[in-house]
Amino acid sequence: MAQAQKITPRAKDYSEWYNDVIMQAELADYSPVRGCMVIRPHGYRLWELMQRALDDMFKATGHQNAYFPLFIPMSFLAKEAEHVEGFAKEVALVTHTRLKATGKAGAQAVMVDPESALDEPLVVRPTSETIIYAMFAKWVQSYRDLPLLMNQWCNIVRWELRTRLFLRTTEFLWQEGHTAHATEPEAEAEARQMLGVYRTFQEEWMAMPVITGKKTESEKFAGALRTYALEALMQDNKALQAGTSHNLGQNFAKAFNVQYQTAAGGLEYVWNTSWGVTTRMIGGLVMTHSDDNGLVCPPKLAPVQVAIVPIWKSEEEKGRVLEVGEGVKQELARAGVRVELDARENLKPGAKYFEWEAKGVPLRLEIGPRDVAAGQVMAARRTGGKAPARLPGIAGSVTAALDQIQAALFRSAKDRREAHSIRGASKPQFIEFMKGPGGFAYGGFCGSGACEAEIKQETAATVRVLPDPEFRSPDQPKTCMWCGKPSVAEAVWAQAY
RNA sequence: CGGGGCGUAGCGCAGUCCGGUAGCGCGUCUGGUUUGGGACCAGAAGGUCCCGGGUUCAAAUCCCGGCGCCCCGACCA
Repeated sequence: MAQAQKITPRAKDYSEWYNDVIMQAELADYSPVRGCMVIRPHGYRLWELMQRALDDMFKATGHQNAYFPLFIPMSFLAKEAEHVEGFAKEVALVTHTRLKATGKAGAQAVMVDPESALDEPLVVRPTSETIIYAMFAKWVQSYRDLPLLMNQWCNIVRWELRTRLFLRTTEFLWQEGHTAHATEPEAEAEARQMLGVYRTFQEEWMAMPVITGKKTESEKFAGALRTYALEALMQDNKALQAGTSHNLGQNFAKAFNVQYQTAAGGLEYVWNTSWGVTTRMIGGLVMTHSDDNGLVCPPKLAPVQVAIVPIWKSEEEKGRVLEVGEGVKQELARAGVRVELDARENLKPGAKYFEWEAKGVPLRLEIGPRDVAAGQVMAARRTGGKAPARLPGIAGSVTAALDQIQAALFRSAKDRREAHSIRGASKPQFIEFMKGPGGFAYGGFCGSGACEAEIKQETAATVRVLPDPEFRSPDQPKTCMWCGKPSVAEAVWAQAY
């Protein structure tokens, strides 16, 4: 019996399962370059759909796209003290501009031309605050130029010691928003607004429940005044930071001299924000919904939403079945559904089912001679369940099913998260929870970095966020879950990616 | 950067201990028969056994030295 590669079950080895799901869904592949992956067409289509939804939301909130250089003069990075310290350990540098032929064979055929050394090395952007604010300084003159609301879609390089497909790679794709405002409250409102945009996207498109909130001092972005983040709980009960939004204050404005003339004629530094989400979200999507049969993709982002699998025995049946299949395909396409008719002749229907399941297709329509005779198709949901659907009005029942699947995925992910969240635990209970099943632990926090470090040391858990009001427990803790001193804020703790 | 595992056909692996013509399954190609949950028969193609040295009549196998990948930890989106 022909058997495609099996996916390692989650219960056996979660990491292997994650890799298997990605490889068999053909989202990505390992590349010859250490720490770098190739995003394959199916994975890139998913990213494109994510981009489109997010970009529409950025535009709707007044942002414009632009593109800034990949290379940043090393001295730029040095201009903001905290920032450079945060990235110093993981930047790639361009130091030379030429190779030269040696006349030797093989790997020795070329060498770096020592004559081509740059006077000042260029940093391959690990993030673009410095180069963007250097430009903002040029563009901002008066309060009439503000706010300046920009975004860029690009790649980023951070030299990571240990990499994982989508979750942490040396090069990755992201979007970075950068804005300049006249006042601190405006910048704060922007940072909060974009956090909300991300939340909407992740909940409504990715069907991934998130907790929003503020990062502690130790977890905030290097160079920011405040960092806000979204945290999701994966199926192994580890937290994934799914996006960040920073109020940068005037730190970069001062470093790059981004000033404006006020209506009253004074000169002030602008207030900046930056915010970003990355291809890491694809890893989050995989680990939120997928199962031991492969990828489960929320319909709104599924590269293929419906796969039609025709079934026939004779040539005559094949003709009838394909004709109906083609008709259904056209009707669904007209209704805006991303649909594939799988008419391959070298695979039996069962093999096609497995393939589309591994690729995360939410809905499969099976059309055989019996269905054609009955004027129906069999609709099988990726999340389970198979039922006939009448051919007349098929587009309506398909889109309704996709909507139901989308909603059900969010609901079950949220239920799972809540089932793995604890509130009001004592210190021993907290330790037991983190060493055992793990998940989100809500508890009082004294605000001290020492407490945070001790907890990390003993349990590997960190403060993911100090949650926003809508995510806080009904009964706010009075004391620090760890040291017993008065609590300054409720915190959500978890082991994290 | 430490610990563990691994590197043999496109993919998954056996062979390595104990040196002796490089194999199996899947996939691929050709032809035929098939098709309601991973089809079958017949034929065929496909290999620097990770790389470099060494030992030997002879190395995938033994010795020395590299490189790479995956997993776990430390550091980070």
